[in-house]
Amino acid sequence: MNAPQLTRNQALVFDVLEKAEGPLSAYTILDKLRDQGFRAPLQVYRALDKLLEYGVVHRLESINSFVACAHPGEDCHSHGIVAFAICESCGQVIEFHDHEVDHRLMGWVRSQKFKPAKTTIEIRGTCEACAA
Amino acid sequence: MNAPQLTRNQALVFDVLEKAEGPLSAYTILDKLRDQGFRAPLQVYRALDKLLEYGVVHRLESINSFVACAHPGEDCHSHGIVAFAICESCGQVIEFHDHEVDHRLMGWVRSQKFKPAKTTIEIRGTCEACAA
DNA sequence: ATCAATTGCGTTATGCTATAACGTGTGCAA
DNA sequence: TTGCACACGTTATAGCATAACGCAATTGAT
Repeated sequence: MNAPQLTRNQALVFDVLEKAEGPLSAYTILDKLRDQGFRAPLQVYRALDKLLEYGVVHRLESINSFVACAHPGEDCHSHGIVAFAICESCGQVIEFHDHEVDHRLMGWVRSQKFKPAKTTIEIRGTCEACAA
Repeated sequence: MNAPQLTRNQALVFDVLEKAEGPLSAYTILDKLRDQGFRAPLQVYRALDKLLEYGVVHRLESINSFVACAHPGEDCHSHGIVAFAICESCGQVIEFHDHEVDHRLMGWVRSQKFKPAKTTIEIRGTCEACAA
């Protein structure tokens, strides 16, 4: 799925995420868009749903937050599984694709006759800058 | 970390999780323990914190739920990274350990000078029984 | 023995995350 | 023009998690 023209709300939400240093919660996004007329969580969640569908935004399950995809222009859905390293100190996120990891995990699920729909890999810890 | 003698609340929560067919949310656990005197979410969350620390319970980040470790007696923390396949239809969870996946992921984070603390791998999809 | 520190527990209140359900307007195709 | 799909706005509610207070029991050092 490639991203079609974004609607106003979708563009606003995406813009906030792109300009952010790290992942943001839906409610943080809402607060940043109050001046643009946003009033309710659903306005954010609906936009996020679409952006996730288009593959231009990722959801970080372990911290209930959202981040713009690190590969602008490409469709992240085509990269296979995405892994994230999330710094618990500064919030920075590093994105990562590894076909060998995909292969092992998908081999395993196939052996279990399990049909995968959506896979999450999130590594929380401390980034180089914060390790000092 | 091995599990010391559990307190009454911890034992009650663990018991509910062990007897459950699949993962449970904290509030579902609370409801199941009302007859035993549980009244507030914190009673559950505090017990869960300890059970997670002892490695006898896992938290499934992507569905905000908790499940008893599939390897009774062992300390799951010693197995390295744990991956879960979660059936979105019936809720069943399959637990999985793979050193090759560990190795790839840990190799990558090291190359980024990232210091991992806690890693989550969760595959949501459909199990064999539900695929029919 | 006594004191301090730790740990678990109970309670009330609150905050954060996410969705249900309703109605409106717009564009487009049959 | 009618019907459908989609985005949007609003109110309300559901679901997940923790803050902050105080009490009781345990432990271990002095």
